[in-house]
Amino acid sequence: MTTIYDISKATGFSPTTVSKALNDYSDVSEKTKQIILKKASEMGYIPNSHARILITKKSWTIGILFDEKLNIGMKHPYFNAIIESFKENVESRGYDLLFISKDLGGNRTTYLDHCIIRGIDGVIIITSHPNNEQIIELINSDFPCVLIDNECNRKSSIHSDDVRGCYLAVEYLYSLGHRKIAHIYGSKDTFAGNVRLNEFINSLKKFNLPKIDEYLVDGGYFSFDGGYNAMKKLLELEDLPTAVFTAGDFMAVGAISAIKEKGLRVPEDISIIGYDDLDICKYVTPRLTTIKQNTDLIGKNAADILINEIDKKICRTSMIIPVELVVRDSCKPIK
Amino acid sequence: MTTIYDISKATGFSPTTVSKALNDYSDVSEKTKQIILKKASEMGYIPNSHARILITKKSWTIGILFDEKLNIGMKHPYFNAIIESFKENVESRGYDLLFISKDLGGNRTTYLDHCIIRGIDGVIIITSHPNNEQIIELINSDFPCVLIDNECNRKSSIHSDDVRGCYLAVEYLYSLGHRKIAHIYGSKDTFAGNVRLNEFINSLKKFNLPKIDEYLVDGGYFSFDGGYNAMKKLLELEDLPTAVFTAGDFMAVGAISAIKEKGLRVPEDISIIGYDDLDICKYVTPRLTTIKQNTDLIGKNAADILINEIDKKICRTSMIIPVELVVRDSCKPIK
DNA sequence: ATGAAGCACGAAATGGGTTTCGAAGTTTTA
DNA sequence: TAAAACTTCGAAACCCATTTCGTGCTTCAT
Repeated sequence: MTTIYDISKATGFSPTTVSKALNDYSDVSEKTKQIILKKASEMGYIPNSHARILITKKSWTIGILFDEKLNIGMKHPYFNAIIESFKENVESRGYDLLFISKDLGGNRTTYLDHCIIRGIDGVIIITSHPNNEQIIELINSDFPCVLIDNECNRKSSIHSDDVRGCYLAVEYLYSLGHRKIAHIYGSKDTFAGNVRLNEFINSLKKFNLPKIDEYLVDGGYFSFDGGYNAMKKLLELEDLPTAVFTAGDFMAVGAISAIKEKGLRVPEDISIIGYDDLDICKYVTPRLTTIKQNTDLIGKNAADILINEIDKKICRTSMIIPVELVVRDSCKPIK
Repeated sequence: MTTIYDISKATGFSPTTVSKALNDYSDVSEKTKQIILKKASEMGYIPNSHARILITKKSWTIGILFDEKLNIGMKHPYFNAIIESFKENVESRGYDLLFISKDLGGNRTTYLDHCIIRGIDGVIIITSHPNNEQIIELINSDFPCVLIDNECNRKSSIHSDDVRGCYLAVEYLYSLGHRKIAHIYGSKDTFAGNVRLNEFINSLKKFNLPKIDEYLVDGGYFSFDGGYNAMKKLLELEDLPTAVFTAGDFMAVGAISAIKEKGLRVPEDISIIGYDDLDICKYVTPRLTTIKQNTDLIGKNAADILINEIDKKICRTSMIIPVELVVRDSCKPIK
């Protein structure tokens, strides 16, 4: 490995001057710069980031703390879309992305310790269970953070406009003539599950629809099976709903499967509307009508927020991203 | 930030002894160790990994070089499954995962430079186009690498048993009575596309089936659209195939869509068999019969291979992972 | 001619650890 | 009781880059 000392010896200039030339300082003559740069290139000089980070305190690394309940990790199609967008944006601004896990070098460390040990500049927190002790510790620290799909008065956060999303779903079903609308909600210990359940109920009110407790079913952690099982419960009811709004697309697909299994049809007998707009919506039969969360924008803005915070330009930001209704084939006017 | 020098002052022992106590050296008395460890914990000491890496040359970081043609990055359901499995396994062994992008701190760097600058211990290469100049540079270096879904005589590699996978697909279709079997292949400038095309042809021979050139269609980079367009070409043929083997599940779903659009049915009119066993197979209609690639095993073994190489236990490994036929609803005996 | 200003460069401190080797002090052995 | 063998500890070198501050030299204005 070539170091600035090697270049120093080779050119006769001091390591100081070499460093300055490499960093384009103005107090090095153009001639000297050229000599040093040429020699550095000849010798295949590559800077050692750890030495630099040690003294500059800036690692050009952003941590990604990702922990979700389904235990499918990167396979999660909603979160990985956000991560992809975040990654692209953060990389284009010169940062590298490092996964923050709990163990490092075999020793037990907390998330916060891990961030400090690695000297990362900031961290994006993507988690469905923000009540985790270690995450709370991180949020309460003064480490630059941005929370995805959560709210918190100590840290920056970004999430979709679920108020409007739920309203759009109910409005659409209402406009198709549906009055008996059920909701398969995401687990109440997730932020999204909670908010969407509340906003579903609020939206019902706006259309003067009654809140019927049996039409509110827990679909767990947004999984296919959760939606399937929840739908089965709904199908046992005497008075079936004519439409079901699920808090996530996977649950919607599961619900459709339960409905088909019962011998009913979607959307002829029951309309289904999902939430997320995962790729899968286009491939299932019927193609799923849903509320689209703009993962590109969420990821991009999360990057902006975090980097602004790292650069001390902005202290804290709360951002809400628009959603939209995507009409496909899983909803139909009531007969 | 507490340093070993702070602990040194607070306890009266030299920084050397503090460092040794923290690292459990045997030439520090038990009593001294206890005093130092206690004080370190009191003072909230957290080691600085950059200082340590600078001298030990071991960063406990593994790079992930991920570059695929569809430009969907982490959203790619096959690659992200491998990454997830790889991630879990390297993390459990104390390594952190860092994405290797091309730009670092705003300066243009190659993949290899990036790896060296960051001082990572090894890198996993997941790419659909291994002929990229920068990737070749990396492969030709002596940096510890493991290639996913590729083969190379200079570096370790791991991929599925495509020879058997293609045979299984053809055998299954043959056993259902199909004799006119088409293949939608993945782009020839991908490893998987190439191998599967060749092995499809080889498998035909094994069953004494003729190779018909019109039945071999390029499906591009394994996308839905690629499969859709390729299938459209097949459907223009006078003598339609009774079964189609696609080199990837996405292409299979696209193909099904084209068949339906034409007014034909799957599997009644045309049987379709995919490759990969993505989650989506379970959710499309008809549920997709496919060849399952074991992403868990690929990721896990890639981790083992790479870490063994980093630890200098093994120089180079080529590994092939078994595949299996997963029968669902998209194939049917010929009428 | 002289003091001031500007330019080009380098010595040395800094960041936070690890590791080698030597030196005391203590215990064991002959 | 002297020599040998352990224990326990620390000085100092090292890893590789950055940055402050000072120095010598040249150029300019007076």
